[in-house]
Amino acid sequence: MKNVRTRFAPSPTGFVHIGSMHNVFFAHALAKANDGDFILRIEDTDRKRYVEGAVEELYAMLDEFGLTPDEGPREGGKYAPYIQSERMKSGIYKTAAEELVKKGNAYYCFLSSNELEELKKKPEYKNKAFRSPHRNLSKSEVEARILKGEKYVIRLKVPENEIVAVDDAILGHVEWNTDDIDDQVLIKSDGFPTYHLAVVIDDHVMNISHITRAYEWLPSTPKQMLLYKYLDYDVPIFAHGSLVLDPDGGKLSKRKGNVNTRQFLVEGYLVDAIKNFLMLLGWAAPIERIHGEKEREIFSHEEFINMYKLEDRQKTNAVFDRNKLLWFNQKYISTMNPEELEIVLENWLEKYAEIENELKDFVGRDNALPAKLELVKDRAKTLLEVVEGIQFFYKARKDINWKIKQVEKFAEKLSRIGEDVLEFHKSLDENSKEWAQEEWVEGMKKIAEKHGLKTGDPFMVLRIAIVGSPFSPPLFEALKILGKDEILRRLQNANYS
RNA sequence: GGCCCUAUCGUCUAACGGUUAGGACAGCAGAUUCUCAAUCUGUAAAUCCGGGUUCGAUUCCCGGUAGGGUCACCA
Repeated sequence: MKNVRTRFAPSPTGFVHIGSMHNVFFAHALAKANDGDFILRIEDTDRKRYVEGAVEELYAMLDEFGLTPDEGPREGGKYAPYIQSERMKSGIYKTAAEELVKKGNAYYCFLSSNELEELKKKPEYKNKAFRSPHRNLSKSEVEARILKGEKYVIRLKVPENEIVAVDDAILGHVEWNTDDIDDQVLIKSDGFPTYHLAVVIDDHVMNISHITRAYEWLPSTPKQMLLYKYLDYDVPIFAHGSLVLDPDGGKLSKRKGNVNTRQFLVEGYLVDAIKNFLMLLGWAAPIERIHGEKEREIFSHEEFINMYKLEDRQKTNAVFDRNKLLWFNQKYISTMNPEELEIVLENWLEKYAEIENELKDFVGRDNALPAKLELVKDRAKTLLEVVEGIQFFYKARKDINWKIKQVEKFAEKLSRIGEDVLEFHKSLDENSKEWAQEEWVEGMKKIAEKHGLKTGDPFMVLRIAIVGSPFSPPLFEALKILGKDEILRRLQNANYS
């Protein structure tokens, strides 16, 4: 079998859409599952859309997700350059287009964009494949116009009433009638090739074996099939993967929530969790299933690569369910041991976290972090929640709000309960690490009885005084870590009003 | 609107002609608990509709419907 070579060919628009990430992830897996190569090629033939730093961002995300290319603008390779605007300098696209003109499969079109617009408004152009009036200009007229310096594009000369087909590795056999296909522009008036021409030539030259892309590209496939035929290239294997849809319908888009891969990292999602979530969108692990038995859904990147086959891809588009992503994230956080989580967390603080610098420093410099992480790792859904869960260790809240429903039933007794709680903690051993939970619970229960409260009530007063919130990790463990001095300080400073 | 793709619980999916249509997320209920969670247990929930083919269709074929993609000198 031919070497498997897949590629990711994005245009440098500045950020990596999570939908692209979904696609790249599969493209990379296909190569790696077959001992092949994964190539990055930048499609920047539209100069208007180029964004500074876009390639760096692409690499940042690819590296973070373990999808580092084997060949690309950074790593080089035998088919360099890997940036289309640089490839263009050799004139390969223009030469190929002119060749097509010579063979009668393409033609010069001198329509200005205004003329084109006017033309397309006419009823006879409505719902019909575009055919330029210049399609059959005589050779001498073409030469004369070019000589006069008229601007032109080169268009594909789509034949009449022929069937073009692709045997897609995921979708199967799909065919079109050429009467429905536009005379696509191949070379723009600025001399740059369009995507359709460039992608066919580059994929051919770079020996790409599988064109894996999202399903939105399917309609452009017949134009490219025609090019393969006229350019006399072997057709690679096409595989159009399902799309990731927004819960509200339509493609995932910025308007309806975050789609920037980096932003997911900023929000505290783990790379492994995101990958696990993405791999299960449009693909299911081909594992043996026993009727009624729970199935495994947690897979490592490596397992995924080892199991991945194109034939297991789903044809149906999948909806991006943020809840399930959150579930994966929580699962990954809770499965790590505190030491592993510490490493992940510190990396996050350094590279992605957008939180107060002070808090970042506190957590980053804390060498007793694992014990604290142990308390919150089973309850946090994101790294951000991890930090939020432990931030009270570092800083007492000054503006505690006591007018909340958790304590309103005994609001008038608050300060007296607070005093008792303070006295009780004063009586405990100096070394908080020596405290015994039963003894501590007993003491707190006595305070409840004394004031005619429910057992949980004094705990709540203590919790709010210490944490500043009615929600906290397990209190007793937290207190042991915080230490007696700090506990007493916070209880003394609690302003019960 | 033209062309094309798709169709199993709300969502992600399993089933590759024969299952009480399975699992997971979300939901709901219960257990547990010093809070919020987490956890555990249970529960409800689907083969889009209509025709064929077949002893038998979620599965194959046709039609409808619905959803999606795409119709640039953008990729």
